[in-house]
Amino acid sequence: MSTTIKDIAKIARVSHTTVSRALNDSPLINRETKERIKAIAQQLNYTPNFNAKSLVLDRSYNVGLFFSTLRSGTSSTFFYEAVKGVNRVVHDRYNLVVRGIDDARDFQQISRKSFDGILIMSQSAEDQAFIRHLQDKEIPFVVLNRLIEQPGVLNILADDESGAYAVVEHLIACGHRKIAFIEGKKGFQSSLRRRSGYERALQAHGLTVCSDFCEQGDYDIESGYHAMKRLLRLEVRPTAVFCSNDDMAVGAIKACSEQSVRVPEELSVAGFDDNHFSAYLTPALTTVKRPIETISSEGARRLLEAIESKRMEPETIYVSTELVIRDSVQHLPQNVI
Amino acid sequence: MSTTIKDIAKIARVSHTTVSRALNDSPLINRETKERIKAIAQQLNYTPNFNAKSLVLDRSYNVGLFFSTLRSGTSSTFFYEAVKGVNRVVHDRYNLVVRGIDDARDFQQISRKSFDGILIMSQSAEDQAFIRHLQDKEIPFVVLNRLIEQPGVLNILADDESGAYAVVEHLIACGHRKIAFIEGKKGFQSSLRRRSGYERALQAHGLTVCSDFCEQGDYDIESGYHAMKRLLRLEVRPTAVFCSNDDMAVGAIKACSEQSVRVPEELSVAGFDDNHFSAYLTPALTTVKRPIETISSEGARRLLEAIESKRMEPETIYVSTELVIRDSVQHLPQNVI
DNA sequence: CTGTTAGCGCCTTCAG
DNA sequence: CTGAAGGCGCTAACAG
Repeated sequence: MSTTIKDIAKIARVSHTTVSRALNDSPLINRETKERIKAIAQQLNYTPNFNAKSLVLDRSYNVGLFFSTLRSGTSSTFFYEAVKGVNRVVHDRYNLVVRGIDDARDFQQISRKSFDGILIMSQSAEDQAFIRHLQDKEIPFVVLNRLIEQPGVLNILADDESGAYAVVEHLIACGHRKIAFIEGKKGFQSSLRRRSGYERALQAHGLTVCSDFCEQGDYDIESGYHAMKRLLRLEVRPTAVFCSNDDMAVGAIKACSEQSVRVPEELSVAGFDDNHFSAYLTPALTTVKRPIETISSEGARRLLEAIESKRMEPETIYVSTELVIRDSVQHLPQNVI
Repeated sequence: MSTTIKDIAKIARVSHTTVSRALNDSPLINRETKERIKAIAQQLNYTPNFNAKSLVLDRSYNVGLFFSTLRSGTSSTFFYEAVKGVNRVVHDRYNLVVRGIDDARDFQQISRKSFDGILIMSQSAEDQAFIRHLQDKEIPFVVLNRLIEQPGVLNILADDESGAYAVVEHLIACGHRKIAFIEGKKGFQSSLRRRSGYERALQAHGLTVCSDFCEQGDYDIESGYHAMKRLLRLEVRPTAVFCSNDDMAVGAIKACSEQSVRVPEELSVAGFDDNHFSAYLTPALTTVKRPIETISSEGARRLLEAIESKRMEPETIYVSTELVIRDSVQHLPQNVI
């Protein structure tokens, strides 16, 4: 059996309450006895039983990081950055529990008792039921990555739309007029926002959105590959393609190279996210940097604040994206325009 | 206040003991009262307090997945696959808590009470202190990915060495004799094993290991890039390079393309891991498939088994790797040999 | 400053 | 089959 405060109490010849106070640095205790007790605890290799603490303090020391899904549509870079960002903040103070919302058989399990707070890395509106559950249970939470319409929630996300707008505008500035689009996963809000950035940019420059040029993808490499293959079969081909994430851009470029379509000489390709590897592709990918790690750690920071102060400041925070110009987009030669 | 078994007891006009039995499907209870109680619980939206359960049952419902580090040397693909693999098994039954060993300020915190079991995704011998701690505390654990010399531990890993041997042999079979090597992160055991596979393959075919051809990397893309740049400055260049992981191969290929060295025509490049994106690079990467997800889920499965049966079968299990031949390695033309 | 007492929510003897 | 009593390890009043 592991040692408890009572064991320590016996040896120190005090009550277990005193031990508790000593170990928790209570002000209601004599410095000397405190140090004496701490020494004994150390020597006995004492570890507090967090379950007991949890029970009485009504805190679980668990912080959840829930993704819409852990199966598909979540790129590994995205996932890794998110966990890293949260972990940096949460650290030793809490257990970081990672899970996919779609494999929680029963939300009932997750309660105020089991999580002190939760970060939702939300991708789609399907998470709504889960969010409602957290509200019902009054579990402190913050929603990352997806805009939540309802008021009263702390919401941190990248400005997907203006990021997309910026790349597409860049494409246009490079002389492109036939610009295709490969969309993200159906139902994911980021897909919609990026699409709308694409469309708005075209329209702002007097270009029309052509449905032939819009292909559905799902954020996976494969889907970018297949979407691009379809685009390459078109009678009139686009001169540039905006892919809704870097993974799909990788697939798209692959499809090009298989058909000996040179990127960027014959076809420009842009992505979104600025994955770690994107600078190292050939050609290096022009893309939009989306600071997932920043979003995550900022979300974590605020969540912990809320947990500790017991109140949450609802707010919607946009973290800005940034156009990263590299080599996969080229100026159209004059004569082609 | 959330509802407890006592609340249910009052309404059902039974003792809380009976409620407990009903909710836990104890055999010592009448079917009808059981169903009646369950209905009431349902209706009251009852959620068990896991902290209380934990306290009395001496189980935390936490399973840890600890990486040597969450900072560098852990590729995002590797990380994602590992978490996915474990999550698939652990699921709802336990909380999956993810952490880096190097940011556990104090191992004391992690005890039998706080974790029912732990998976160590171990990269380097520096984890040894942590492993010893788990043994001291008698926490069930399994070590993934790195060979543990001491007996008595359940150890699941890929056969890095024979995987490396296989690619290098493939390089040799393609006529290459000047084969360079980019090593993984210093101190990581996988680095050493892959190196030794490389060296053994050369020796087995009468080739000598040349230190000029061995560059240190650290598993990051950048390091592959810089290592390759150094190799390209050599008087006599290699005709093939084996990179200790796919990420570094990406960097290496980038360095080549920057210097207009064509891969694979002028230089063959092979990787290790078979990352998700490797098939979609141009050229598609020849590499070695290392089944991280399988290792992880198998590890998780066995860990849960051990937790539930309260005994661990120590064993060392090698999961085999597999050579994946794609386009980044080419036969040397006869006249060049 | 310290000790006594009570109780967090649950499970487990032990009697009936 | 059901209930009463006790306790898991810890913190929080409340007295002294």
